[in-house]
Amino acid sequence: MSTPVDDELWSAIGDPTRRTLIDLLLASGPSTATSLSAGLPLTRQAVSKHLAVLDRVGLVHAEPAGRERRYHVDEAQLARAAAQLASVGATWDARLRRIKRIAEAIERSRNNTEGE
Amino acid sequence: MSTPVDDELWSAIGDPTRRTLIDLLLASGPSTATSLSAGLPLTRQAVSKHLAVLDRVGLVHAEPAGRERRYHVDEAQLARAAAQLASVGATWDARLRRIKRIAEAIERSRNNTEGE
DNA sequence: ATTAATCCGCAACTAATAGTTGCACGTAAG
DNA sequence: CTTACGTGCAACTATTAGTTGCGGATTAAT
Repeated sequence: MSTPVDDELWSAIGDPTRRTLIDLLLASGPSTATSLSAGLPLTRQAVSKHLAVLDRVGLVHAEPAGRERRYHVDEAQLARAAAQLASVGATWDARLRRIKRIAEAIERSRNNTEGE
Repeated sequence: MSTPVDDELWSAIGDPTRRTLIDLLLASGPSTATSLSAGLPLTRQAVSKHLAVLDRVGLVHAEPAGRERRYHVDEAQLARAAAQLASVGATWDARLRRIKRIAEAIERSRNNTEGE
């Protein structure tokens, strides 16, 4: 009955900071935790933890390059996440429409009864 | 540059428990914290706190009825939330498409240079 | 009307998680 | 070799989800 949603994925993208990180990675391409933290009111370690969360659900991947760890977005996974967002929104919309339809039906039957 | 999203609204619907509460309210119509908690592995107070959060961002409203407080979904606000979900998903999709387009352009120019 | 049963909000406590600082290790460059 | 940079790991703090335990208010029962 409830929308079929991957809760781990949701809580990953539910965090505003992590959405910002995804945005930054999409805008700037593969980046390190250090360079990402430079433009944010966060320490490198905080960014690193968020990237670890995103990595764990597969939204980003780390590529070791020398002494750096360069993170990049997994496009397929992000597309999947976007699809889930759309799906939840669509489910709610459908429910709202159904409720509205039922409410209108009740309204109609009430008017009929009044008319008798 | 970042997607224009109401962070409070997002963190409200980012929580799995709160999404479940919204689903239940949509399915069962206006309900009290007590009746909602009956079908969940949560105490009434926990449900009450979540409802307070949802109330604060305007996704639900409480209607005092005798000794009860009956909560119902604000349909307009939920529709707005659904739209934001869709919007973020669409933004990511657009970015992914743009990246893919650029990648292909680079690929093409590389092939051209090779051909010289 | 008095008593009992609900439904609720408020406050104190606990558990989990975001964020911080500090340190030690590996890699790159002088 | 030494200096500097990027990283991970561990300990600490702060905020938040969840619990329990009250006391107040409304409905129902005797």
